[in-house]
Amino acid sequence: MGAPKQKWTPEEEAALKAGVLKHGTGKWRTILSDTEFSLILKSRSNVDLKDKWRNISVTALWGSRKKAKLALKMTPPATIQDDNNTALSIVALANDDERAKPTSPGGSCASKRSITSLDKIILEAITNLKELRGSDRTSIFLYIEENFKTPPNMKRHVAVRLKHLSSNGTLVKIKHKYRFSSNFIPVG
Amino acid sequence: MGAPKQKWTPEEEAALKAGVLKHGTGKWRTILSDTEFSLILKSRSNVDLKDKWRNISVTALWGSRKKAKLALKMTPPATIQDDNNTALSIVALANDDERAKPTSPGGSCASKRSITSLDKIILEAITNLKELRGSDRTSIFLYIEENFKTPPNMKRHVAVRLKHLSSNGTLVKIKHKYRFSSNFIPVG
DNA sequence: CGGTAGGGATAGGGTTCT
DNA sequence: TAGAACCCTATCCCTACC
Repeated sequence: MGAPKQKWTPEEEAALKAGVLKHGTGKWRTILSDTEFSLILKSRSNVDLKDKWRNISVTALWGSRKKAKLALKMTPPATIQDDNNTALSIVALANDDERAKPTSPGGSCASKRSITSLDKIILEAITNLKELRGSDRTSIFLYIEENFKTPPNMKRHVAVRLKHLSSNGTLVKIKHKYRFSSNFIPVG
Repeated sequence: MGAPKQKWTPEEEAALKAGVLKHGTGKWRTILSDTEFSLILKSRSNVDLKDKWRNISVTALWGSRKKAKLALKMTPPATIQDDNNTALSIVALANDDERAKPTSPGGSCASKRSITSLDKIILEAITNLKELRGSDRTSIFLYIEENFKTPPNMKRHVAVRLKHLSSNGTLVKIKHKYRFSSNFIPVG
């Protein structure tokens, strides 16, 4: 009677990903209004976009929302305070794109939102690199470059964010005995 | 980084309620500045207060803003003209308070506001009782007594307001063939 | 400019369907 | 029975209007 569960097509999914790349996460209404995507996504609401993005994100990182919750519970007290899953997978998005590519490969909308996004990506990188003593700047950058479509001077951005994240206590910086570079470890 | 969603604690909610009781609705900045509440509400803005109060109010009456809107739409033309949600929940407010009670339990700010509140509650009662031909005074009063913490002589107040509401055309009074009591039906 | 009212968007928990 | 799609609503954001 209601809606028979409208499954997302690959085209729609690609449009959503491109939209997030262009406008950032959390700008669902904006993405929907963008003429570049509005046609493809015309049967979706802003809330649909949000929900789908959550599914994509969480799936990419943990396999499912349920597992994600469990994972979060298992993470001791001190953790990153901000929104848990959304942004980071901006990223995972480049992985599987040899199909629909709704134009504008490198979006240019990068204000504050993208910055906190980058923070999340960095956190993800460190997590996924799974190096017991944390990862250094170069490894982190290479991971990001490999998994995301990166804008021009991403390396510098990463450096800046790393400095910021360690000064505000989100990451701790560890100096090594036998190397010049420091490693970064999420607090908690 | 922005708090993902700062949920209201029972203490904060109690402070807000007490603040409204003391200063009235719409005096958000005043409430925030009152040293009696400023500490508890220090992480809230005047706008936050306004939003939370709206939420409390509407929830008490209709369950949610969405339902409130629907209910309003379904009520044909003639309706109550004044402020839609604000005041009334001064009432519902007594429901769950055996915890934090930030002093001044009985504020003395009652005049016109409380009166229109009661009118709304009456309307709600009739609506929720869902009796096809309207409800009589006794049913209405029992409904209110069951769903709100009622002051001493509420029964008389209800009677007075019913008379008023039917004389000003908000309700119509229907005399029944086989009963003495009349029923009241919202106009529209 | 500072404040409030109101519309509307988002975040996240919950629910239903497959 | 897990996971995708969808629902519910507290919270947050934006704009118009003093």
